[in-house]
Amino acid sequence: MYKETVYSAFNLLMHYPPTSGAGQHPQPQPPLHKASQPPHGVPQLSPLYEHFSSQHPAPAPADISQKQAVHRPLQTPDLSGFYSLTSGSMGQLPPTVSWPSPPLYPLSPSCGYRQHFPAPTAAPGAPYPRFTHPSLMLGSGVPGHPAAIPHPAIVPSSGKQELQPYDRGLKTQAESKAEKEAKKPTIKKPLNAFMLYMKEMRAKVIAECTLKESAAINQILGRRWHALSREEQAKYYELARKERQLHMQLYPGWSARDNYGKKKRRSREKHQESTAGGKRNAFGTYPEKAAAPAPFLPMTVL
DNA sequence: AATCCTTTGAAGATA
DNA sequence: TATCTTCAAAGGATT
Repeated sequence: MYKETVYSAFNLLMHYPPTSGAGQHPQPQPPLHKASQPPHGVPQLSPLYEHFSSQHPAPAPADISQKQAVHRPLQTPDLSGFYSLTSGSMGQLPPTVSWPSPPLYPLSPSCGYRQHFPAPTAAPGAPYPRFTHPSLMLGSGVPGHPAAIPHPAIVPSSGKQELQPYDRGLKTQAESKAEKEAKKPTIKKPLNAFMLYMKEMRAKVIAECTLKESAAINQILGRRWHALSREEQAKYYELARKERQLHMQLYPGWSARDNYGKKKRRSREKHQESTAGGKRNAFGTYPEKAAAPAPFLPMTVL
């Protein structure tokens, strides 16, 4: 029963053709998964995923149209123009533009600052690193089912907002409600294309660059992301689209609003100060911050 | 222990 | 509608 539910959710999602409409899907659509070895760097879906999508025929499209009537239409970027992926921060820049600033973390050439990233040099025939994002694998659970393996988007509440014992007697109805809310497991946002890419490539970057600090690794990954061809990026956008669809199926009532403002920021004023001048540039960084000189460290340190 | 740092993209909030 | 803000992951650094 549980399995069937999970499988059908997978099946449902995996067989939906991209919704029609301009700017919703890169054209031509790259084949998402093939039985034979994909080239290095191409995400691969789990065998279970492939198995169940082959076992179960595509559902009637009527179901999804109902879903999409409820939810905001998906917004997979149009990849027809390399830098017009979204209407957001990346838009309208020519692909030849150089990076606006040196990284805050000094990077060795092999780790990619202003470098071209060649295909990774794995030995021929070496096993391709499988795409392992857990929510695209069988671990996804069904909320409310006792035997369900929790979907990775669900994390138990930390209970941080729980009242101290001496407060308990004074709890109002609103407080009880807040406590109840706090105890509810948090459903996290589905991962976007870049997050999926990061998850996939992080280990490789750590191995190549012998770095551990996530902020530095993320800088490298951000630059590698820009260095990807649009076809390569399209694979991750497609995976992200499926992530969102799966998330939508598993948590129909969920909205990003549910988690909005839940993470505490140390101080918004400080953040705004550090980003004075306000708007993020096309690279998602803040002009003042980006202009700051990078601290020098000899390459040998890396 | 909690938050920051750093990245991009999606989506909510606000002007 | 355009712009700004928050949050997804990660783990060492900082508070």
